[in-house]
Amino acid sequence: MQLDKVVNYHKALADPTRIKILILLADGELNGQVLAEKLSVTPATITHHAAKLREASLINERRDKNTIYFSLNDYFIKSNSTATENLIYRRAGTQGDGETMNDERNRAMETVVKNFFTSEGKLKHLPAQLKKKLIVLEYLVSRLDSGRKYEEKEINEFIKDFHEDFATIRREFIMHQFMYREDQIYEVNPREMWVRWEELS
Amino acid sequence: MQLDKVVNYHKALADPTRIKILILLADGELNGQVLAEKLSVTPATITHHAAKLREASLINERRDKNTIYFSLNDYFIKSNSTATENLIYRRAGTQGDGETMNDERNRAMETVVKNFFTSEGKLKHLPAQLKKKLIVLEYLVSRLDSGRKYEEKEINEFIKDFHEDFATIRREFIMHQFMYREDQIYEVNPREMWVRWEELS
DNA sequence: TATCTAATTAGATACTTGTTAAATTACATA
DNA sequence: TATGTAATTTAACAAGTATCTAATTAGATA
Repeated sequence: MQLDKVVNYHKALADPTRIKILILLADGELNGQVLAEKLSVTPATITHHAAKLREASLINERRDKNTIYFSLNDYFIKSNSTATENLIYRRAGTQGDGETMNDERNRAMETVVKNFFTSEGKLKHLPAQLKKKLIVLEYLVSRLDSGRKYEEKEINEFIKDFHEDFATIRREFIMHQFMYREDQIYEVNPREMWVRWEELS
Repeated sequence: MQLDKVVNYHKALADPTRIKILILLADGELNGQVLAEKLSVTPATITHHAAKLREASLINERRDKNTIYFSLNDYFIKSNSTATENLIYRRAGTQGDGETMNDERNRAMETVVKNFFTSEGKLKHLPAQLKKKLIVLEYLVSRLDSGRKYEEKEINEFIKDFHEDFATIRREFIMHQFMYREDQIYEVNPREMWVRWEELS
């Protein structure tokens, strides 16, 4: 049944060690022992996780003499969760494997920024169109440190540099998952949680 | 750290009861007792799962008197895993909440089919361009029963009705996750596992 | 064949998690 | 205030799973 496959797919990705394996494999194929060493676990543990990743069609295996090399199943990863895909691929080198996408992003970003920001870098107003609004929000939030925690006051000050209506924009940050709030403390969400305009319509 | 959030997101979706909750909520908001009744679990179980879904920002809650109504957090779902999103939304009524997307799909599908199939319904050749190839493959595989198991011979016969090179096309079915093979038995994958052309570039 | 290496299996342990029954809390209303 | 309803919390249990050690298998090579 269909439900099981979806659940199993998410189960496969619901473990930190397995995600780390995928991240490592994004740089190229590796064998079990090397993976074990890099992750500070035993080879038996790698075998265990490899089985789960294989069942979910997330990796391939290639045997050369005694050694089995694991690699990502690109086809599958690409067809699923952009979230995870981004986490995995973003770290892999700086060479442009996603050039076309990034070109499109950059062009759209430039255009929107040119139209909605003044030459002094102030935001004229939030675009009404959702796609453009998301671009503006992404542009703004990219200027925050992704590691640290902010107090609400700090976020307000940051936004006020661009526009006076900090309350609305702060709310949009949360609503579109650019930021995360807990006990009045704000934090930038990982990029793969951002609502991205490319995915709308 | 970023890794935890991704893992937690997948953990939230790695349970059949929680997926069923999301599927039910796709039809509209529901309160805890109704969910419990529909899923044959106790209210306590719903509370437990609701907490996990809330932590992953997958649902919202609204209180009206004593009753708490749960609903999908559309923003978040849309920004993540098309896989899960499709599973959840496909069942929700037949009213067109995703009309624009479907229109685009249908138009692209029609165009490609018109160009690559003869008037007798034979496939001229597999498109070289990936996007178009995926459309052709999707068109073909849609004509298979999604529930049943096929022997390799049956798949070959099915494909031969469209094109003589069944081996290549059968391999493409597997490679792009339209089908799944185990012990020479073939099965159509759930749609959310298909590599979909909309997601490329 | 004997030996070496990489991977897997089997069994054990500790931790996590899905579920329930029972008690408790939060609201609303008669 | 007393009663009723919906949700939550708590404690317990069963099932699942991540990890390890030790033993075993598969394959290559001297």
